[in-house]
Amino acid sequence: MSTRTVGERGAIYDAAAYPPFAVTVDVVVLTVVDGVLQVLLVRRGEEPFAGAWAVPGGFKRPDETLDDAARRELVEETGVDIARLVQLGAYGDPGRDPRMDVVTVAFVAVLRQVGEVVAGTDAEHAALMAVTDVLGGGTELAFDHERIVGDAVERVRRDLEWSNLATAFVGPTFTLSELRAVYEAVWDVPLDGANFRRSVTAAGWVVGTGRRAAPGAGGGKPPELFEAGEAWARGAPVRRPLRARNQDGGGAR
Amino acid sequence: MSTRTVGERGAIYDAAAYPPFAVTVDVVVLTVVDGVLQVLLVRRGEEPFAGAWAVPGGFKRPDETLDDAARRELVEETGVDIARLVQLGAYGDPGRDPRMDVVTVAFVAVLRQVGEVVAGTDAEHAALMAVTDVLGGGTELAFDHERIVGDAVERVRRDLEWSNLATAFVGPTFTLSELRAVYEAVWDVPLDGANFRRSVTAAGWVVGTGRRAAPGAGGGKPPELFEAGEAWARGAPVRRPLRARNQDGGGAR
DNA sequence: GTCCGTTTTGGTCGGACAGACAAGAACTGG
DNA sequence: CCAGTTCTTGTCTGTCCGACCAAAACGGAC
Repeated sequence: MSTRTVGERGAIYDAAAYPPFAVTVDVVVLTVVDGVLQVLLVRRGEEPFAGAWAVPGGFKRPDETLDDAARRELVEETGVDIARLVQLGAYGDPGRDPRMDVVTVAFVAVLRQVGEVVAGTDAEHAALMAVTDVLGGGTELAFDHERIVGDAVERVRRDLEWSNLATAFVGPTFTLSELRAVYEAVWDVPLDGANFRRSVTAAGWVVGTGRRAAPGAGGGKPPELFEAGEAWARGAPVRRPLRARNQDGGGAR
Repeated sequence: MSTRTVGERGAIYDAAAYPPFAVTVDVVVLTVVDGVLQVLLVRRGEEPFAGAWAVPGGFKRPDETLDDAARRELVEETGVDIARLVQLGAYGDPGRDPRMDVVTVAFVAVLRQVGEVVAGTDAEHAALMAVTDVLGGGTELAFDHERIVGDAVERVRRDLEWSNLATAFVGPTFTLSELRAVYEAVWDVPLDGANFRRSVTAAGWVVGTGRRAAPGAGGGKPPELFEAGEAWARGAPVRRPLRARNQDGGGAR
């Protein structure tokens, strides 16, 4: 396969024969602070949309993958390189950038406690904002970034139900209250603590370490520390059988 | 961390300052024939990968959206423009095209009965192949198209559980056996007919028209014809409550 | 026409799970 | 020591899933 000739032929491959695009990556950084889902935004200093808030991002380089480009932008903006990073999709409507033809590939990064990191960079140019404000129209975003943020939130809400993505919002070890707060913040619903414990421990999503965390300010029984376990998959509305007919056992993923 | 000045970023907007990419769209056309999930492939006539099978696709134009580009390519290749079309994601690994820097945006199109359409075009250059053969390594695909097809199949398997995507595999009206055959083909599992009926009708996924279809070759009771209803959403493993806490009722989507 | 095989369609039943609630356990602060 | 808070376990009820059975409605063979 690697012995394909590279060189002539291909008039259609001529530089002038296909329309050139700029390719950028945008990273929607999400985190939960104080029970509120927040998104990291930066303030633009250049036209177009100078002064407007936008999702951090930048140009892809030819010698890096899309994932690497997103991770590089994430490091440049927040200084952290450990994050759950999933591709959201591509956005390429004509005119989305008034200057040139650009296709952007959006990513979602789930972080725990971006707070200090943002403070470490230029605080004037980066800020966390509640997604309800952003999506409610309270803050005008550059380009089609409001749509991108909306898609990102919807994606996270859905993935929360299917994967162990919630553990990315918290640290390597966490209490069940912390984890439950993530679900409640992202979905904006109250969950019963007792039932939550059963659901999340029975299936092996989290496993308890022996240790216990210190109680909160108001006292209370010191909670056990958990860590992430293996991911599972369940289904609806026509529920997919856990075990496939032939080989692979389908459920795992 | 290095300087993140505004001027550096502004200079990138110079026409010569950002790396130009070719942007293409590739469409993974899936259908079910005779209880087997199949993918539409075309044979390449040009280098690179001349003679190899590939997913149909082409260059995006600056004045069209990504969705429009995918639909245009679909029409050019198969002649049909009614299809469930969802974006799969972007693929931009360096070197995936040996000649130039190209980022492709992959789509999944779910069609019913591509057979005649393919025959209508150049049959020598388009063919339906079972996905098990393609993913099993039985057929070598150009570029990273095997990975793309694999991701597309995985996506369809998952979406089948969440949406009414299955109705896109069949016609506007269909029997429950036909619909059940789609699930069984995509998931490769047997499903109980009686339970399937209850699941799919109770939630309003499909609604029965009064009419009945003709029985099959081997006789049997003539089945009722159904049509697609509204989509629902259900969840696991920490099941998302059907009704959200505040306004929107959350379940629909 | 009658019997038989096939497919659809409805019924039933047991186990599993979600959700609501109660109560005990373990800690802090006064 | 007591009150307040939080974690943790226990129990119960309604609902749903999955497996199975049985009747209904057809075509074909005899």
